[in-house]
Amino acid sequence: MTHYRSGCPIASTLDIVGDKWSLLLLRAMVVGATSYSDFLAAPEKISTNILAERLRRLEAAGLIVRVHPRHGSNRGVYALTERGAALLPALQELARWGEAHLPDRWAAPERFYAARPEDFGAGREPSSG
Amino acid sequence: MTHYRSGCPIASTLDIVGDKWSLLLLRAMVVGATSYSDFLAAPEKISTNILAERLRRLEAAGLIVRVHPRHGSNRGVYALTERGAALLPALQELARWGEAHLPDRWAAPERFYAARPEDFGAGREPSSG
DNA sequence: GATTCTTACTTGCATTTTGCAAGTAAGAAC
DNA sequence: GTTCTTACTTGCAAAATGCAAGTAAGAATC
Repeated sequence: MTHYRSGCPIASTLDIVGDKWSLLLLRAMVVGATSYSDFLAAPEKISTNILAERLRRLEAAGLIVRVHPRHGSNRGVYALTERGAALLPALQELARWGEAHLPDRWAAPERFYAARPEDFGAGREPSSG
Repeated sequence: MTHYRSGCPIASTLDIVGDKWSLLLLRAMVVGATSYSDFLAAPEKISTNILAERLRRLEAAGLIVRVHPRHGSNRGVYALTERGAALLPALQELARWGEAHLPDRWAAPERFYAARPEDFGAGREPSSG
């Protein structure tokens, strides 16, 4: 249960994902991260305690799901939910701003801007037919 | 001088405005806040030390400008720069997500979604002719 | 033109969040 | 069955945020 600072939808969204790391974890998932070690490999170097806690929070908030491929396996796999993938447009706008207004930033990969929320969403794989 | 966690444009943008308050201050300006006391009146109740420090940071980052209407006046006026106003699309996406995915949030005012970056920008008032 | 009010802060300290380094537990590889 | 990898937890240090009170200077009031 998150405590909201106000009813404002921006403030409330930030109360969920407005910490120092959550949006970067979602970004990583958009470009393919699925495991704990994938997140650790990101260039920003999140520490392990924060990562574990943040994954729990994002799962509790329904933005990601955790799947253990085989029962009892230590190798977990994380995926975006529809709700989590719906933050993609916000991520894209933040990226666009950074590229346009900050010096010497990397260009986000083409597939990042090309991605759509519908491309993700656990349990809702786009059918090919 | 901000220290960037990485070259990623999302991470870098968040290194500038990804704290608990900056985006809410920009939001307030989009809907008309111009003075220190306007910011304090926002429903999230920022404390005065944080507000003063954040306004300095946003000014240093070139997202807002501080104008003292008459020389030596204590009544300061803040305005979005072009750079600051360029974050509007990101704010709008965050708001959309909150309205769509969180329960019982306020609806942002029409003029918030209708606003365009070009409507703002200190020293660049849209000419009427 | 002195008192009071308002605006815009600063300061000091408590609390919360984040960061770092080390340790652990369990399955997978060899 | 020992070693490696993955996925964490724990303890403590540091940084960010929050709260309450104080301050300084212009603006309004008398």
